[in-house]
Amino acid sequence: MRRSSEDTKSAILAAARERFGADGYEKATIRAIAGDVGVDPAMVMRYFGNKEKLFAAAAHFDLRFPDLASTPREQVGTAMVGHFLDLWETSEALQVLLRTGVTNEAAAERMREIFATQLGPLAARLCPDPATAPTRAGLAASQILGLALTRYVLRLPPVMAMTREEVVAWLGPTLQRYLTE
Amino acid sequence: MRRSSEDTKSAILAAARERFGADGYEKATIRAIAGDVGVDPAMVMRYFGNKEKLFAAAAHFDLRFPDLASTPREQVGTAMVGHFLDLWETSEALQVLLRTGVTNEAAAERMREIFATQLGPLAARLCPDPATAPTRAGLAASQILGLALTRYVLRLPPVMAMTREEVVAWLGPTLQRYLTE
DNA sequence: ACTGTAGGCCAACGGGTGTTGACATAGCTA
DNA sequence: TAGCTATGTCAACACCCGTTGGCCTACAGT
Repeated sequence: MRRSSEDTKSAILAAARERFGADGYEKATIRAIAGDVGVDPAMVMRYFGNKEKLFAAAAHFDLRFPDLASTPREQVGTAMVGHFLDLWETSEALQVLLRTGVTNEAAAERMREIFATQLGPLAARLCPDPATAPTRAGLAASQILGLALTRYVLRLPPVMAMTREEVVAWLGPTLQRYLTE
Repeated sequence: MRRSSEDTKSAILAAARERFGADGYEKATIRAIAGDVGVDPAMVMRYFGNKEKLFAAAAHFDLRFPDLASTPREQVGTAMVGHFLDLWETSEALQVLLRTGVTNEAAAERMREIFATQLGPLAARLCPDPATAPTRAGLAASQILGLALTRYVLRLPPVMAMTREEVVAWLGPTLQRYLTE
C-alpha cells in the first residue's frame, strides 16, 4: 500500500512522540519508531534528517497555557491545576518534555523556555510585588511538575489514586498562595 | 600501582554514582565509569557482575529521613524542607534515583519503596485522619520532588536562585498543610 | 504504452555497548 | 627461591545504534 508523504511524516511524528514520552531520548530508537509505523528507518532520515531534528520536531508545539485573565483572582489556583491536568491528559507533549528533559539538555532548555515565557508573565500579572514574580512562577512550576512527576512518571500509588477533584482541592490553595499571596 | 580490592570497588561505586546521577541509566556507560577510576571495564564486571547489579549497588543506601518526632508539631513542615535540602546537597543518592527513575523502572520502584516506607509512616503519625495518610505523604512527595526536579535537574533559573531560607519559608507551610491540616 | 518521479526498501558502514575468557604481573607464603 | 593467588589488562565477541547510498516499484502525465 502506498501512502502520501504527509501521512507518513505525521505518522512518524506521532510514533516518535509516543516513544520519546515513554522511553526518554536515548532509549527511544529510530528503528523502534520506524517499526511502530511499519516503515523503514531510512524513511525517518529522509523526512527528518537525523534523530535530533526528529526530536525537535516531536517536541515542537505551541503549549499555550490557559488564559486566566477571565477567572476571578481568588480562584486562579484551582483553575490552573484543572487546566494543567487537562493538558497532561490530553496531549503527550508535556510528558515528552518531562521524560526527556531529565537526560537531554535540549529538552531541558525547551522546558525552561516554556516556563519562562508562559508562566512568568502570568505570575507577573497576578502577584502583588512584581519583583517576586519569577520566584513565584518557579514555585508554581515546582509543584505542578512535581505532581506530574509523581503521578505520571514515577507513578507513586497514592498520587495516582487521587481523583481529579482531590488533586484540584489540594494543589489549588498551594498555587493560589504561591502566585497571589 | 596496586590497590586493595576494597579500594577499587568503592572507587568504582563512587564513580558510578556520579555518572548515574549526572547522565541517567542509559547514557552512563560502564566504559566511562571505568575510565573515571582509571581501570579496565572488565574490573567493573568482575566486582559487580553486570550493569544492572552495579546500578543496584550504586542506588542502594539507607536513605533515612530525619526523625521528626522531637520537633514541635507546628514546625514539622519547615523542618522537613530543611532536612531535605541537606539530603540533596550532601549525598548524590537522591539525585541518582531522580535522574534514573524517569527512564529506569527499577529505580522508579526503588523510589516508590523509599517514599512508602519512609514518608508513609511519618505522615501516618502526624496527620489527623489516618485514612488520608498515604494521600498526604504523596502530596508531600510531589512538592519535595518537584522542587528537586526544577532546582537540581531542570535548573529553572528562579528556582536555582532561591536561597535555602527562601525555599524553607515558601515550601514549609505547604508541607505543613499537606501533612497536618 | 512510455517514461519520470515520488515513496519506500535493503544492505551495509563505522562506531559504541555490555560482556567474556585468556593472559600478565605484583606480592605474599612456604 | 618457587609457586599461588589476588589484582589487573587485553583483545575480541555479538549486538544494537544512527546513518548512508543504491535499488526497486507503483503511479501520474504525456
